Formats: sequence, C-alpha cells, structure tokens
Amino acid sequence: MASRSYGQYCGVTTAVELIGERWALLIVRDLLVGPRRYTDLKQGLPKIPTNILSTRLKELQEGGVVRRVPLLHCGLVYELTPYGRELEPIVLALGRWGFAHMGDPAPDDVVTADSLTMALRTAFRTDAAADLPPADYELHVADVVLRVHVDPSGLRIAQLQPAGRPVDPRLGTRASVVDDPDLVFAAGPGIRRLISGELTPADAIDQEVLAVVAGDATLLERFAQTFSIPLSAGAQTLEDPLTTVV
Amino acid sequence: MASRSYGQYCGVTTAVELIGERWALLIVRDLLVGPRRYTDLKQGLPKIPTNILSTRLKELQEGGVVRRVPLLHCGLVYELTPYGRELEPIVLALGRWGFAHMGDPAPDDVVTADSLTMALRTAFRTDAAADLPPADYELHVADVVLRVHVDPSGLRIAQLQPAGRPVDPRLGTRASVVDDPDLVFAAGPGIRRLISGELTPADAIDQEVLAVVAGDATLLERFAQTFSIPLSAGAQTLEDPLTTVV
DNA sequence: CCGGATCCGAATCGATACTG
DNA sequence: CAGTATCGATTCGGATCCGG
Repeated sequence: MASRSYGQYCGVTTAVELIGERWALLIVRDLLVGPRRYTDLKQGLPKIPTNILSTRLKELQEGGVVRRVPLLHCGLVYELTPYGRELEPIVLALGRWGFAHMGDPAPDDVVTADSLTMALRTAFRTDAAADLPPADYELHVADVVLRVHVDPSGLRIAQLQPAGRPVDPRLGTRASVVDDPDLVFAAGPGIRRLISGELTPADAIDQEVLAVVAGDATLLERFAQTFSIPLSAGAQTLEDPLTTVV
Repeated sequence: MASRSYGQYCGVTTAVELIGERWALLIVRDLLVGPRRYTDLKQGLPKIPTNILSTRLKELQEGGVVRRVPLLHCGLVYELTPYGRELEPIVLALGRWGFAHMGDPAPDDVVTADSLTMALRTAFRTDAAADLPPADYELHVADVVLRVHVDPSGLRIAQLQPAGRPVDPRLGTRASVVDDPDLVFAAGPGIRRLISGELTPADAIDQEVLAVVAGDATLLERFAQTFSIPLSAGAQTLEDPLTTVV
C-alpha cells in the first residue's frame, strides 16, 4: 500500500512521503554514519518497535533511499543509496536547528553512539578546523566512546566499544583514525552548553559537566572552537510575548 | 501531552519531535510563503482534517515554531516565528531532494498556490538570475496564477486570484511586483520535466506540456535557466540492481 | 464565512512474544 | 541474526456541528 498520500504534487510533499513517517529520519541519521545491520539499528534506536523498524526499512528501500547489502557469510547490512546520502546536509541542518531547542534530557533519554557521532558532525566547524592544528580527542558520554580526529582536511570519528576496541572497520567507521588521543575527557549531557557557547570549558569543568581524564586540558578550548552551534537569534525569542497587531 | 518521545537526547531527534508529525512540515511550507489564516491553510492543504490542523498549529506554537497573531478587526493569522523561519533553507533543500522522485501526479493530486510558490523558490538559481536581465513572468498551473519577478537581486512571487487580482497584500505577498509580465504561459504538471532539464522549452511546447499565452516566447529559455533542478547523480541510480557483496 | 470542537470508524503505532 | 505475529493503545481521517 502506497503511503497515505498528502494529495499534492510538490517536491516537499514527495520528500515527506519518502522520509516523513515516524522513525524514518532517525534511521537515515544512523545510516549516515555508516552501513548498519538490523540489530545495530535496533540498538541505536532503543525505543523503536521491531515491526516498525522492518516496515520502515522496506519503505525506505522502495523509495530508493536505502538498500540491503548481503555480506559474505556475515549476514547483511542496510546502507544509504547515493540518493539517500544526499540527505546528509539536510539531516545535519535539521540537527543544528533542533539543537537550539534541546532542553535538559528527559530522565530516560539515552545518547547513542550514532546520534553523538552525528551531533559532532552537525557542530563541526570546517572554518575553525582549517585554522587550527590537528588534534585527536577521545570523548566519553554515558557508555559511548568516540575517537575524534580533527585536521584542516576535516573530521573523522571512530566509535569504540566500551571495552576500548574499535568496532569492525568493515562497518563504516575506519579504525585508522586511532592515533593516541591528545585529550581524553568525559562529559554528561551538559556538554550541550559547551557546544552552544553558554559555558566556557573552564565553567564546564567547574560545574562538573565535563571532566578531563587524560591529556592536555587546554585542548578543551580548541575543542569548543571546533565544535560549536551558537544559539541563533531566532531560537532565543521563544518566550517573546509579542502581540503585534498588524 | 508531550509528543511521543523518541527517547534520545539529540538535535535531529528534537527537530523531528518539533516538526516531524504528519502534516506539520507542510504547514511550515505554506507559512514560509507568508502569514496565513486558518482557512487559508485548510484550503492550501485540502486533505488535512480540521482537527489535525488545529492540533498541529497548537503543537507548533508550543514548540516556538509558529505564532498566532490577531489582526485588528480582521480575524487572525498564523505566522512563523524567527526560529520557524530558520527552517526555510531546510524546507527548500527537502523540496529539491523530493523533486528528484516526483513521478507523474496521481489522478487527484492538486497543485496549490503555496506549494507552487515554494517549488519555484526551490528551483530558483541565484547564480543564473545574477547573469540575466530582469524578467516578469505570469505562470498558470491548473487554477493557480503566479506573477514571478526575477532580477539579479533575487526572486519575488505574487499569487493572483483566478480572477486576476492580487491577494490581500497584508497577507504576505507584496503586490508591488506586478509589472506587466514579459511572458504569460500556462503549464501542466509536465513543467516538472522542463525544470529538471529533461525537456527543452521547445520540446515542452511540442508536447503540449506548456503553452505560451502572451509575450515573448523566447523568454522560456531564460525561465528554464533561472528555474532548474538537475536530476542528481544519486537520483538516477534508483533502479541500480547493485548486489555488491562486500 | 471564520475558527475551530466533537464524535467515531479506520489505520497506524507500540509492546511483547515468537520463529526460521 | 533478522525479522513475523499478535493485539491493545493511539492517532488519523472524515464528517458533522457550533459559537461568533
């Protein structure tokens, strides 16, 4: 059955019919990090019902956004098609837009490896990285561990298992990034206020939003310059009691 | 009741919670054209149930995306907040992305004034307009009539009533655009293939996708250069029977 | 006409259980 | 590992109704 149509002949409408169903764009978000197995997706989306996951994957395949790739003797993975990959700038822009309205986490909100990886990508400032020396960070948030390599050519992120070993390099995140990190630090959800510029690195440490585990703590400044989403003018006028009568 | 949470602390997730419900982004699309009354929105979204429209408008207000503005003695309009207006580049990009997968219209698909206005915005090439002399078009699609003014500084579109009079200028579309058009033409849904580059203007006329009503027919070339969404590489590999085994 | 609210059947979603 | 099957809880869609 074709997805319930909105009855309009329009590009935005078509896009929403392709990726607007519940959970669909979060699946795309995770697949933007790299190919993933069914089980990986289920873990990365802890609250998705399994029937919805399989339904969405089918719909995304029919829409030409996702494809299913069998691995030799290793099960299979889902990956974005070239067309699906064109959503990357859109998903990143949406992540930046949504960032402005993230409050504090709900009690049972989780941070997953893929969502944190994409969050760093949304916050990455190419311009800042271009002017700064290369750096390797290891970032711990909840039980997610990321190795983050920044140099003027760009950003690379590898996900480490909690144990400390990189995940299977065939599944998208190259392990070649793992030089010894210059800075290892752990953060809670309050890291959001570092990225938004509400907190300086020093404040963040004072308020225990963040703790340096190893390495050169002064690199936190550079991290904050490299990953930043200033709250936009629009986002701040939320409570604006404007009653403008035109 | 807070919208069903996805249970993740992430910007993309937050964005999807704000504007990911059914119909929400189409409401935003129409409000990007200008402030609209409840009834305007209902007309622009012919298939939306009225309870859904009012529910979405409430949710979008709670999310700081939309606000309700009373007009003196004239009812009230809904308009995007500054934060909501920051969705413009995202919605335009989504429109371009979805454009690649628009097939032929379903039998009962409609084209509304707002969706066509936004479609022209998604297709507008600033770079092309910068190099071309100014032009005024009048475009008829189904019963929608648009006055389109292009000059190096950008694009302005006014919606005309079928009768031929501009809509109330207080409601977003300035009527000041309405110089006498250099070209008046009528098109069917096949205009999509002109925008995509599948058809040249001459072909479009031959195939009766398009008919010049008045003015200088050679301006169709300029129109096609100004409004263009080339099908991306990714979009064409849809049927790609790739069975790559990694 | 404008701006909704209400009601109800149909479709979807969410949670859990189960299977090749 | 990669999904189906089932079933109650929600939401959606369509129609009607209502106060200004």
